[in-house]
Amino acid sequence: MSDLESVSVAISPKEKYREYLATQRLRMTRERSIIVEEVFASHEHFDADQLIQRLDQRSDGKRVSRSTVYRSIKQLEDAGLIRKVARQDDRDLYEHDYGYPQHDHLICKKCGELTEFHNEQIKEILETVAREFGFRIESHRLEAHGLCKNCCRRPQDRPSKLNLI
Amino acid sequence: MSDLESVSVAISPKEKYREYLATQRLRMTRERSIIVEEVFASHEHFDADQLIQRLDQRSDGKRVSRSTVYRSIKQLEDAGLIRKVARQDDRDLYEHDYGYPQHDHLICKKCGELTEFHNEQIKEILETVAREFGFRIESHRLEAHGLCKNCCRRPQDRPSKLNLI
DNA sequence: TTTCTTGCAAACATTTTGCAGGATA
DNA sequence: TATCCTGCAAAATGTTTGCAAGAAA
Repeated sequence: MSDLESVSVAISPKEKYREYLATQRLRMTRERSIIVEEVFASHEHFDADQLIQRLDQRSDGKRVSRSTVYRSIKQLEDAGLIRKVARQDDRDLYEHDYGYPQHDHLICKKCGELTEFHNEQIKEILETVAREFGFRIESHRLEAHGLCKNCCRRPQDRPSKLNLI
Repeated sequence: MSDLESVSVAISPKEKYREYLATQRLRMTRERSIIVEEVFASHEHFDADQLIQRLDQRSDGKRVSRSTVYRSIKQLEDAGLIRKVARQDDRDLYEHDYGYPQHDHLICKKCGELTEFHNEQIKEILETVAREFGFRIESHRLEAHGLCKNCCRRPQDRPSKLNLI
């Protein structure tokens, strides 16, 4: 089960989902239950297709159709349980939002590795900036793109025309 | 004040494009010329479709096909002339990169307004974080989502089902 | 003349939707 | 029972690509 370290979670993701559904007069079905469990069974980032595959590989025969997965992902997003991290290979990538502390990402353009980090100052700076524009921030997304530690170490990748600034 | 940061543009976007094409042994064609001119004719953010429409509306009959626009957008990106800002309505949004200082965006979730801002500290913080992970940053993208000044002023938008957790 | 480009239409990939039968409160 | 939900297949959408004709070097 997922480790509830940094943020104290009052109720499980599934319960939170159920609450959301209730506010919308929607139902907690077998399929939605399977999906929310599968989504929170691992803390990896995922896209729709990966989730569908994970569900297909289940040995318990609890399959869910592609359409339903897409429909549920949207609901989980609306419910604040997951959120889009980035786009990768033309797909939306999601991660857990509920029960997980705010963080941002370093994204390696070569190997695609996602490194999470957290920095309080960024939020503070954003608040200051937003105040100036009368903007009310609800969330933010920060991605730094470049080369991860591993991919930095390959001299043959960089052609000779280095940017000597 | 050292002006090396605030981008002094030596050559025009079109010349810069030509340079890039040369390094790739590609040609500056009539179509590419039209596109780069149109892209830099206004400083608005744009997506592929908007650019195509702008080109279609030209009275001088300088039409360019959809495929060529897509192909050129990719090249302009590779050439460092434009870059993706965000996704909006399932489309990639682009903005000028060449000759324009680094900045980030406040994005209104209601009206879609994009507000640009610049803050030096963010870059510094990112550098510090990256150092810690041995990551080499080449660029970053920061979007704050929420409500712009105008859209903040409408109390009737928020339904009563507030998150009371 | 050789290679690169274009426009077109068809192909693609992801995501959405209409609908009929099935499930839930 | 009155909705709501699902799976399917078809549709929609944004983007890419193969190809034959045309243009640039």
